[in-house]
Amino acid sequence: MQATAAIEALSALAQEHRLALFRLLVQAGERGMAAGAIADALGIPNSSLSFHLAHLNRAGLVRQERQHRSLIYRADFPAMNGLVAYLMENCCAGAGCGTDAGCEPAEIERNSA
Amino acid sequence: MQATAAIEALSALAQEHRLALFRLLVQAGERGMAAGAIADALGIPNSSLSFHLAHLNRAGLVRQERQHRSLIYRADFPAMNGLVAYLMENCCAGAGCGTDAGCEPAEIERNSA
DNA sequence: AGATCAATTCGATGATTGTCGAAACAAGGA
DNA sequence: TCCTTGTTTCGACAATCATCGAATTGATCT
Repeated sequence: MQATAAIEALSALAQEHRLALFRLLVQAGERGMAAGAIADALGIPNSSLSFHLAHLNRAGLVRQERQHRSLIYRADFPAMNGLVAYLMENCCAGAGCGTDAGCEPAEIERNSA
Repeated sequence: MQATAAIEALSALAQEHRLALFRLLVQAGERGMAAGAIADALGIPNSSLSFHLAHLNRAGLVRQERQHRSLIYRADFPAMNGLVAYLMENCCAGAGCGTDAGCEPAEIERNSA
């Protein structure tokens, strides 16, 4: 990961609504959520949400996939793990710190609910 | 960790100079670095650096300690680990993701160089 | 006390960001 | 084709942020 990509990702997360949004997608896991459902859950107008989704998408933290009329958004776990790895690079002057633990979404059945 | 604290920490890291600064301190580990040495390493004016250090300090990501005439700054690893834990809370709908790996600074002798 | 060094605060400026209604766009259904 | 639904883009405004020289504070030595 490069510095500019890390800054993009961090500034994407450094905002009340986007942070809540990302954590919502983390908890939704592989199932993901439609844009409308997210706006509903967070209680913000569609246009505002769209702005934030685009921000997270541009930063590479979420992926989108069309499903019928809805756009399903999912957290991008590899990107998140890469960000954490970048932050902790050469942690503690090379002393073996367990910073390489990742988070892989449990392959839950998609489109189940 | 609370949402506001997480946002403080993330927005503190979401800036070119502060990100480089934090990573510098992560790599310095328990030894830490004096403000002047940091300004030197990053090549930014003292007043600008002080602004950024205060930002990271306010966010709880660094700690400062006076040593003779200098102020030594160190990365706060527990705070960083707490932030990552918050981001990945309830990851993947509770499926066991290894997100609790922390980074503990190896107790290197202080003031060695 | 006076001198010196390290670091922070002040102040003004230019740039970026978040918000949200209205309008536009995309994809299906009748 | 017309209509409906889900989502994004546009536009304008207020608010926040980064920068850096100059002045200030705090600590140490003689």
